[in-house]
Amino acid sequence: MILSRIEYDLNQFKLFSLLNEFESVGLNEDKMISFHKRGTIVYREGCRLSGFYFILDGIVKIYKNGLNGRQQILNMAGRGDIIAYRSLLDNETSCTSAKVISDAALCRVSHSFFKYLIENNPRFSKEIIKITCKELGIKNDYLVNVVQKSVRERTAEVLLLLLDKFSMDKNGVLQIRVTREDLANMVGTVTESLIRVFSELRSEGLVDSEGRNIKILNPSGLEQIAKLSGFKNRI
Amino acid sequence: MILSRIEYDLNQFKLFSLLNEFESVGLNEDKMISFHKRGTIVYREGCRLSGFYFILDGIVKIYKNGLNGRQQILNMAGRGDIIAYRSLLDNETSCTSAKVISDAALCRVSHSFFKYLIENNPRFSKEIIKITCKELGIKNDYLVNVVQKSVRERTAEVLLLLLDKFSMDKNGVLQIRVTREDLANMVGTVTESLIRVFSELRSEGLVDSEGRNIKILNPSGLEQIAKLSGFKNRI
DNA sequence: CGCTTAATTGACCGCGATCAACGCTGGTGG
DNA sequence: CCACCAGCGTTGATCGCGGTCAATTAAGCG
Repeated sequence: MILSRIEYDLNQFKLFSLLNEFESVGLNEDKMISFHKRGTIVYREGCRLSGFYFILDGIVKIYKNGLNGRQQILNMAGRGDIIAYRSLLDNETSCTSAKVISDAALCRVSHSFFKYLIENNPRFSKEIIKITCKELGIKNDYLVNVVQKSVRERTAEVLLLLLDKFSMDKNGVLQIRVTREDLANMVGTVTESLIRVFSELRSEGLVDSEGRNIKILNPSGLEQIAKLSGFKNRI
Repeated sequence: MILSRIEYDLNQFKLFSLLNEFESVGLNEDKMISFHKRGTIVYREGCRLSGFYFILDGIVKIYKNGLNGRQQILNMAGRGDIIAYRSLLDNETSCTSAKVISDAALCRVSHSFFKYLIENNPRFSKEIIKITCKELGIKNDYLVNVVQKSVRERTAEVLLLLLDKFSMDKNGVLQIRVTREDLANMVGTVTESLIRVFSELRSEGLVDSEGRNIKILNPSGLEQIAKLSGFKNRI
């Protein structure tokens, strides 16, 4: 971890644009910006955290370790996302781990300053509530997906989620590089099954891969698989 | 739905005890208390809601309908829980349905009064953030469970969750009556599989059933089966 | 260029979903 | 209060998805 002397303009981010001048000064004193290389662990399950992190740049994988060594990825957090805010208010230990997937710049805000903002800035509180509520909705959807959909359907859906969040370049290459194992852990399956499904999708001309880059060739085709194949099983 | 003329003392509930006198008066004017018989639908997926509900008494099932007709139960909400608050802030339509499982008394608070509280009472906001964050943690845990554990393990876990939330009488009878189908939809499986596992647990002397009542005979035995990891891993 | 880690493919098998048939029960009306 | 019957509970048979194990190939990386 390398501390930074570069000044980031935090105001460009919605959450911090809600602070008044006095609060902005306080934030500037409180905040700590750091850079993390790919592969770095930001925090581990069970740690006691003294603040939350705001992602200025890069991608951070949020996950839980299961019993059998398999890990479940709960979120691929990117620019503008906040992580580790969940265990702040009740001072619990972290129930997830966070690992850097793509070199990241993080802004740490202390527990106490977060509390100060919650208690003094209703617009900030409101935004935090919005964020947590939105995430709750996503989690609910995901829960139903995992229970009721097949690996093939979920894989198509995860690829679309990644496309939506990280977009692709002009050649269709997803702007996030993930291993097959991480893809599998997002989908909620094992690497081998993910690979089989991915090869299937490739042979159908929906996706492609060059080295570790993933290409999305036919988003609407993936959408059909993610949503409509539920009907297939009924016919 | 029957409107009530009975006065409930809302102050006994943590969330409302945070209001000052002026806000309490406002709440009294805004709130609408109603009674719902078992089987009633409180709201449906896709509805636009104009407020949230606070459960004064009874049990309400929160669920989503999947593609194949199977529904996934996301929560059995009881006394003191709030429901439908999720879609309040961004004015989205509801992404879940709510059905009364055990005759219920609900207190509806309007969208606008909720907003007023968020904007004026930091302690209220803070409590809402606490609640949403806690629920997020539960959802995360549940997600990993569903993906990584067997139906048998999840069944044991769901029974323990019900025991924890609704407790049992002196004979070990769970103070919530659920059909096998609802149990299955909590676990995330089909009725037949749930029944097979339940019979198995009964033959092992861990649980029993009399009519629609469920008896928990050996909680620690269930814990072993559920492989409750959270604590173990931290030691 | 060697070495570690990731990706891929094949064989196998068990869990759990599905379909079907039947017993049970509690809530409702007569 | 009792009879009825729709909905709930239970069991059996079957089958395919997806997890596990094993072995080989490809790809990063110092």
